Amino acid sequence: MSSMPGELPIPEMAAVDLGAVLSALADPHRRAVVLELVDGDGAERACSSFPLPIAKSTRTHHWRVLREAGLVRQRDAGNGTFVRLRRDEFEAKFPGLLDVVAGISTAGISTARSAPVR
Amino acid sequence: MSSMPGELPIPEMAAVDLGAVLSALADPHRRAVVLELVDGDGAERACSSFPLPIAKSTRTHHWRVLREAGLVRQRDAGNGTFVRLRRDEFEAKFPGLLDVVAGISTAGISTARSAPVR
DNA sequence: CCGGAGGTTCGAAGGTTCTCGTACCTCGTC
DNA sequence: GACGAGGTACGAGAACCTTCGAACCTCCGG
Repeated sequence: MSSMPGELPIPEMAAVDLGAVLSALADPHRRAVVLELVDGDGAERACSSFPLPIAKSTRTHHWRVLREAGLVRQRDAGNGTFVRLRRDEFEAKFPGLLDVVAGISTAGISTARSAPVR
Repeated sequence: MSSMPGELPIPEMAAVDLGAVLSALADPHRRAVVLELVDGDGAERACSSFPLPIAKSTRTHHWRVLREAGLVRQRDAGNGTFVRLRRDEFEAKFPGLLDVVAGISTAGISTARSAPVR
C-alpha cells in the first residue's frame, strides 16, 4: 500500500488478483473508463471528466473498485480527484491484458474496421 | 442458439457480451476449467474429469455460466456430459483474450519462468 | 463569507452470485 | 431389475454488487 500526500492507498501489484481485475473489467461503466484511459496519453485525468450517467456516490464506489483491483492510481487534490492508469506496473504483472480488452472493446466502434461485426 | 441432438443450447457468438465473458473468467473454479481446456488439445473432455472441490449441483451451475458466456459447448451423452472450448469462434470474436488470460494464469506455475512473480 | 462543484461516507433497497442439499432423471453394469 | 455414477431442476441461505439519497466535507471564485 503506497501512501503519498493526496494519493489514495492502492495495493501493491504483487497482491493484485486476476479474479478481481476481471471482475472490475466486467462492469460496463468501469470498462468504459479504463478504455478511455488506455487509449489516452497516459496523463492524469480529472475523475469528473468521465461522462458516467450515475450518481456521484456510485462513481466513488466504482473508483474504489478500480483502485483496489490495481488498475488505477487516484490522487485527491482537495477540490477534485484525478486518476492515472497503472500502465507499466499492470502490464508487467498482467501482460497483454489491457491491450486485448481495449482492442476487443474498440472493435466495432472503429471508423474503418477490417471485419464488420456482422 | 444451436440445438443439435444432445448439444445443450448455447448463444451465437455474435450475441455474446464481453462483460459476461469477463465475469465468467473472474471465478477461480471456472477459470481453472477454462485454463485446462485452453492448454488441452482442443478435444472433448468429460465434465466429470475436472477435479473441482464443489458439490455437483454447483458444478452444473458453473457449466451453465460458461456455456451462456459463450466459452464452451456442452454435449449431453446420457450417462455423462462433455465439454469443448469454442476456440476458433471465440478467438474470432475476442481475439487474444483466451491466450492472454491463460498466459497470465499459467505464469508462476511454469517450471522454467523467465521472471519470477517476486 | 457564502455558494457551488466535486467527493466521501453511511445506510438501505433490489438484484445477482455462489453454495449447498434434496429430489429426480438416465444410462451402463452386475 | 437394482444399483451406482453422472447430471439436472429446484429451493434456500449467505454474501456480495450496484445503485441511490441524505448528510457532510473541502476547496475555489465571486
